[in-house]
Order: sequence, then structure tokens, then C-alpha cells
Amino acid sequence: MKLMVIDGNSIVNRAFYGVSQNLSTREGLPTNAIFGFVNILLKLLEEEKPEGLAVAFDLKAPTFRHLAYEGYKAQRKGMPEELAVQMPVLKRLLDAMNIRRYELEGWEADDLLGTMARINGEDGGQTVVVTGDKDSLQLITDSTTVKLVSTRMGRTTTRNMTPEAFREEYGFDPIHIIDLKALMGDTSDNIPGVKGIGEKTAMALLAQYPSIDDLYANLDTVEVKPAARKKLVEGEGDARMSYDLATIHCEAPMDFHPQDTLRQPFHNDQLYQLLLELEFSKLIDKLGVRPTSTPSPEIVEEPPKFQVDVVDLTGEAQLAQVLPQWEKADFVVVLPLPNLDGVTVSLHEGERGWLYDVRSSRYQGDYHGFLAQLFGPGVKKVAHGVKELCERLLEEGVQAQGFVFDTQLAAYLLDPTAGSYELSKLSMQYLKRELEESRPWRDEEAFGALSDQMKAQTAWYEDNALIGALHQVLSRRLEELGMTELLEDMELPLCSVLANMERRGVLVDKGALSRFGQMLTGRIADTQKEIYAQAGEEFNILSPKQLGHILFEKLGLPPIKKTKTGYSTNAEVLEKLQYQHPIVSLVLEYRQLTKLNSTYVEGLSKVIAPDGRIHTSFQNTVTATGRLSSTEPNLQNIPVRTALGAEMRTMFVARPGWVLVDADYSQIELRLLAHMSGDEAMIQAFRDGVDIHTVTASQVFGVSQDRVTSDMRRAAKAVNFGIVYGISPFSLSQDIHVSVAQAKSYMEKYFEHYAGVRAYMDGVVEQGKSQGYVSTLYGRRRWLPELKSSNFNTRSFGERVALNMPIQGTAADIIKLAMIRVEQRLEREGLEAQLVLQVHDELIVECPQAEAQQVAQLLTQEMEGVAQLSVPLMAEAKVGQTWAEAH
DNA sequence: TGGTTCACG
DNA sequence: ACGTACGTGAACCAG
Repeated sequence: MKLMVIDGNSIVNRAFYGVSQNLSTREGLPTNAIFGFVNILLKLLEEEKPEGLAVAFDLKAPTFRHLAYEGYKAQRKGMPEELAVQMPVLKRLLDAMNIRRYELEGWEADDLLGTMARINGEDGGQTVVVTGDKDSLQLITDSTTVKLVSTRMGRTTTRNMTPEAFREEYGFDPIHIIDLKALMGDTSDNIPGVKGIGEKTAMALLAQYPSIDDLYANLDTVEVKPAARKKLVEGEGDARMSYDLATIHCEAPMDFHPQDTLRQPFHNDQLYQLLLELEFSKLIDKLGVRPTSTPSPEIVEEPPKFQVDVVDLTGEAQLAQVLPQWEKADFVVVLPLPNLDGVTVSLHEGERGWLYDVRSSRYQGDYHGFLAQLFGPGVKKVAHGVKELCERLLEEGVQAQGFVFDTQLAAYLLDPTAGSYELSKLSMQYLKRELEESRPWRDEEAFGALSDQMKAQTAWYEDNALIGALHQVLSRRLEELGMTELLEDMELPLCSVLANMERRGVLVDKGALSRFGQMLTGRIADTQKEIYAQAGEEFNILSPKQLGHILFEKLGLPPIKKTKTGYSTNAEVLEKLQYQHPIVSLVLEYRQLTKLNSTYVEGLSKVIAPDGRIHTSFQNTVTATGRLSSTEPNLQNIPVRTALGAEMRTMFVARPGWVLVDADYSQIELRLLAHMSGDEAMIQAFRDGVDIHTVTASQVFGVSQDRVTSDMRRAAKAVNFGIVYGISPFSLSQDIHVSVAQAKSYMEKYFEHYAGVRAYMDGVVEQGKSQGYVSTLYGRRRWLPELKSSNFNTRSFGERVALNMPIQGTAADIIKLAMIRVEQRLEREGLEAQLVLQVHDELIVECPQAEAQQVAQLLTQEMEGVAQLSVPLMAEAKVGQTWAEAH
């Protein structure tokens, strides 16, 4: 029979290092190695389609083969903790998949593989040995091939090694790989080999005599440098011992019958439960595992089971009856159809529940009026994705109010790094079951018989129930973590503000934009011509690969930095090269011009709506820190830093007779650092109203404030910013172009002067480590499993995030509150002015010319007054016809 | 799709 | 010795 045997330890190691380290369950169990292993396994099964399958594992030492060599165990590196915890789970998973696994006290996996391959070969079978370890190539025979697996960047590649392929590559028979290791050693396996003999020499020797026995028998005649000959003589003992260490023993005392490994169906229930625990929802789908028929004891939350009546609500007469009930209820769950021409409303009273199905097509009377009632302030509503709902209702002319909970926002607050918050995913995470089970109306048999249309309707009803169940779980959890106010007083009220901003949009001067584009296109063509002339050929300047070829190979410029895929050609590198060849600055210019043209001129032109305005979408469940993000288009990264780029901002205008008022916070993040660290010197500096970068420069450089030069101030500014990001001396040195020692001394001076800042930084990392999260002044959280990683880079990243998130996040909280208050105040004062954009520390309002001064003052007041800190919050407002003028 | 680059705060 | 600043989104290239 065709048998596939897998080196479990080797493959799980590849998977661990090859799959993103961040993968873990909500509870913090890392799952990357398991995930990688299963994916490799599935790929192998697809490729090989074996009849039998077995996985072998090392059984923890002492390993008899290595007892002879004492250094072995001491040197052998322990498995990292993150991997070790995954091993028992992986084994459970294999058991659930009904895959035979073998382990034997005192034996390594490769011995078991060799033994199984031998036995199967003796039975006349063919075996594929799967491993990442080249040692196992010695197992190759006419009946055994070795499949080498390597994983890079989450991609798995495999290579089949047959006897022929092996000889082709190595020039000798597979069995002699043992002799090769005996000579050259293998540090990863702690095989010493002969000191001073490396791969080159070893290969050359084996080409002459294919085994160390032959080699030592003929040492006098072998062709080799005198020095190496001496080493061989001295190292014979090591060679013999290494030979034993490298030999795989195919005589392990295992009771192995190939028939035992024949593929068997999965243990469905076990596997389903386990995949659920691991949160491998896609795998559940892929493997076709069905939900268990009996409720699992491990379910953490029971969705409410209610007797629910479905009511078709088709007219105003009925509405008049039910509306008072809706208004009386603590909350109703609402779920509209995507196009809003239907809404489900559900509510519960004790054990009984009602679900109302309302369709515009069947509604007798004013459907629009119905929406206005339902989404008015009188009915308290729970929904999933309130901001989006507000948006769609605005399109129907309804200003939605009265939301008391949003399952999407709540899930985001509970874990802002989760990535997506679809109902199905939340159901898996928080209800520990698949959709079917929390859908009270589902009757499998009946459901299967339904028409597609009815299925869709049923799913719709069920999603409504799911939101209700999630509301229960999430609201309790939110309360436990102290984030109820964050949801109720910040995120929910912000939804309608954001919806209004999106709907209002911002006016664009189309003519000016297209003229700017034409100018750019002309300059791009000119620059391109010059570049081709300088290069002596035409090529794609935007292709890093082709550009690298021209600059570093054809023109011989020194490659300063490399990337994974080749030469780095980023602006930092090019700036260093620009004095060596005229083509370099042309390339920089070309990049700038094409970026402006494709991303901004062309990108923005494409999304100008018929009303001449651009309606961005503000995402409120995306960032890890609590900031908003802006997409389709991104209006939070419109150029400003270069003169040419800043021209883009002249394209954003107010309508005739109106103006833009732009207000931004001054140094909000540094002010928050002062407040949160409680550092007296920094607090005093902000209270005195002095320029913080100048003060810092005077301290760091040890000169009086009036003698701070602009270069000093610039360096101090970089230090100030760097601190907020958790910078290292190295990165600071890169940023301000000084030596690492210089940068280090700046930082030391900085911390000497701002001692409270250092104490704060140490404290916040420590706190992050002990409680598993860091948080903002308003209680927004970010979980930081990275802080416990054994991987240096991962852990360092966690530390930088721990330093930055509370500050960036608090700034985000503050401007969100300011937006809510500005919106309220504009309305209260009866102004026509309306918020149109938010760019992290900046708010932009469009208003009639006559309102400008009042709006400017109001903006400043609300932004400054939104929080009482130990330092003043300062905001500055300017008025202009365009964004460029107002900023 | 992932990698690189670059625009913003 | 490691590998090097936080948070985003979009365009383009290459496989």
C-alpha cells in the first residue's frame, strides 16, 4: 500500500516558524503551529493521496542515541513555550481526525519513520516520508521517497526526493548522507562532525570515497589539503561518533502494521468541538465537519431560547397597536435588509418573544413614516453596525436616533485588533456555536426543503435573534471591563455624527483638479524622458525590480539596503544616492509626481459624486488604538508636507458664499504624555505656554532657550515624537542622522530632565505585562499578548505598542468627544455649519461666510474644553476658502 | 495575494 | 546577538 509517514516534530517546527506568530485564540492560546501543520497536512494529502497515513513524534528524552554524547542534551534548545503549549492540542486534533500517531519512549520521530518505511517496504509497499529535515534523506530507497517541506512567509513548498533526484543533487547514494554529516556535522542537530571540515571539503572527500570507512581505510591516497588531512586524522573519533549520531535506526521496537494506518473518517463531534475551540472556522467549512447534534458541555454562553411569534406587520393600523409596546420595551433588536426595503424588529417579554417582519412592498400606508417612527428617539434599539445603518437611513431622509447598543461596536471595543466583526464570526467567538444552533426557528429538515427565497428570509430572522443573543453576552462583558460608558457616551453618539459627515461630503474644485492633473501628466512625461536618456534605455521606473537593475547593476550605484525581494529603492535610499548620479533625483521626482497623479488626482476624480462632492467613509471599527480611519477615498492622507503636494489641498473648497473652518489641536499627544506621566517639568512647560521642542532642545543640548538653533529644535522634536512611539537610540539616530551614541546621549539627557516620563514608560509596560492590556484615559483597551512572547522582536513590538496606544488612543477619544459636542453645539446655536472632515487631531467645518467667526470660536472652545487635564488642551482655528488656506 | 512604496497624523 | 518608531489606506508590481 501507499503509505505517507510524517515527522510531526519537524513539520510542526516548520509551521511554527513559517506561520505568523500572532495567530491565537481569544483566550490567548497560540495556534499558529497547529494551523500551519493542518494546512501542510491537507496539502500533502491532496498531492500524494496515500492509502495509509501516520504521524510520528519524538518522545521526550533521554534519547538513547545521544546518551553517548554528553554535550547533546545540554546544548539542545528547549522548545519555545508558545510551541510547547500547542503540541498536546495538535495531538488531540490528529486523534480527532482519526490519524494514527506513533511515539515511543526514548526514540526520535525519524527512527519511527525509518522503521515504518522499512516494514512497509518489506510488505511490498511504497512510502513517502515527509519531513523538513535533510537528515532523513538517508531513508531514501527504491521503496521510499522523502518529501522535503519548507515554509516561507506562510507559503509551503515541497520537494520529492527519489533515489535518482538525490544522486543528481549530491553525487552519491542516499545512505551516504550519514557519512556527510559525520564529516561536516550539523549544528542544528548538535552533531559535532570533524572540526575544521565543512560542506565543501566533505563533499570533495565523499566524491572520492563514498563512506568514512573507505575514507579512513584509504587516508593515505586521498586527495586533500595537508591541513585537512591532519584534521581528519585528529577527528576520527568525532567522525565515528557523529556517524552514530546521524544514523537513523530503522529497527525501533514498534508493533507496526501498515494496515493500521488506512485512512478513516474523522471523529466528527470531537473534531468540530476542537476546531471551534481553536477558532478555525474556515477549516470547519473546508473539512465539511458538521455541528454536533448534542449540546457540548463546553459552550460558554447559552443563547436565549424563547417562544417566538413571527408577525407580518403590513400596515399602519397594526403599527399603532405595536408601537407603544416597542416604546415600552427596554430595547428592541432591529435588523434591516441591505437596501432598507424591509426591517425586522424583535422584542421579548419574559419567555415570550415577537418578531415583526415589515416590508415596504407590503406595507399599507406610509413606509417612510414607519421608518421615521421606528428610528425616532422613542424606541430604544439594539443593532449591529449603527453607523452604517444611520448612513442608509440618512439616504432615506431619516435622522436615526435612540440606539442603546451596537453589537459590532461592542465587539470592537472588547478586542479592537480582531479584524472583523461579522455576525457569524462573533457568534463563533462569543456564543461558541455555529449560526444554526442559535437560530430558534431552524428545523433542519424543514429548512432544507425551503425555497431559496424562504431560506434567505429565515436566515434574516435568525440573524435578528443572533444580535439579541450577542447583545446579552457583549453588554455584560463590556460592563465587566468598564467600557459601557465608552460605548454609550462616545461611540454610539458618534455614529450619527459620522454618518452626517459622510453624507455631507466635501466639495472639490473639479476644474482645478483636472488642470493640476494635466500639469502633472506633462511633467511626468518630461521626467520620464530624461530618466530614459540617463539610463540609456526604457524601463518601468515604478518597478522596484527594474529600477534596482538600472541603478545598482547597470549604473553601478552602491545598493545601500536590501529588501526581502531585492534592492531597496525607497526614498531614504535614493536621497543618499542623489549626489552620485543625476538619474536618482529624477526618479525621486518621478515618484512624487506619479504618486500625486495616480493616488490623488486620478484617485479622487474617480470618486467625486454627482453633487460635486467627495463622500469618504469613516470606519469606526478598524484601528487598534481607537482612531477613525477613512476609506474610498482616504481623506486623512491628503498631501501637505511638500509644496507641490500641498497644492492638492487647494482643490478642497467651500461652496460659493461659504468657507471652511479648520481647527486642530496643538501637540495633543505630547500634552497627553505630560498629563499621563505626571512629569512636573513637562507639565510646567505646557502650563507656561512655551514651545515644547525648544524647551526640550535647550535641555538636551544644554544651552539656554534663546540659543537653541533650528537644527537643535528639529532634533528635539524628533526625540519628542520618538518617545511617544517607544523609540530606540538606533532608530532615533537614523531619523536625525547622528551616531547611535549621540542619539543615546540625547535620550539620556531627555530622561534626566523628564524623569517622570521614564517612570511612566516603565510603568505602563509593566502594567501591560501584568494585566494583559493597556488602556486610555477613557478605558478603551488594547490586549497585548505580544508582551509575553519569547520572541525578542515580537516582545519589543509589544512594548512599543504599550507605550504608544494609551497616548494615541486617548487623543482619539478626546477628539471623538469633541466631535459629538461640536455637532450638538452647532445644532443648539441653530447654525448651518456642519462638520465635514476629521483628520485625527483636526476638524473641518463648512459654514456660511457669516457664521465663520462664531464657528471658529465654538470649535476652539469645545475642542479645548472637552477634557480637564493637568495641562491645557490648545486648539487653533483658521478660516479659508480652501483647505490649504484654512490649515 | 503579498511586497514595496509613500501619503497623512 | 537580535533588529530597529506608533497608527492608517491606496497604488503599483510580480508571481
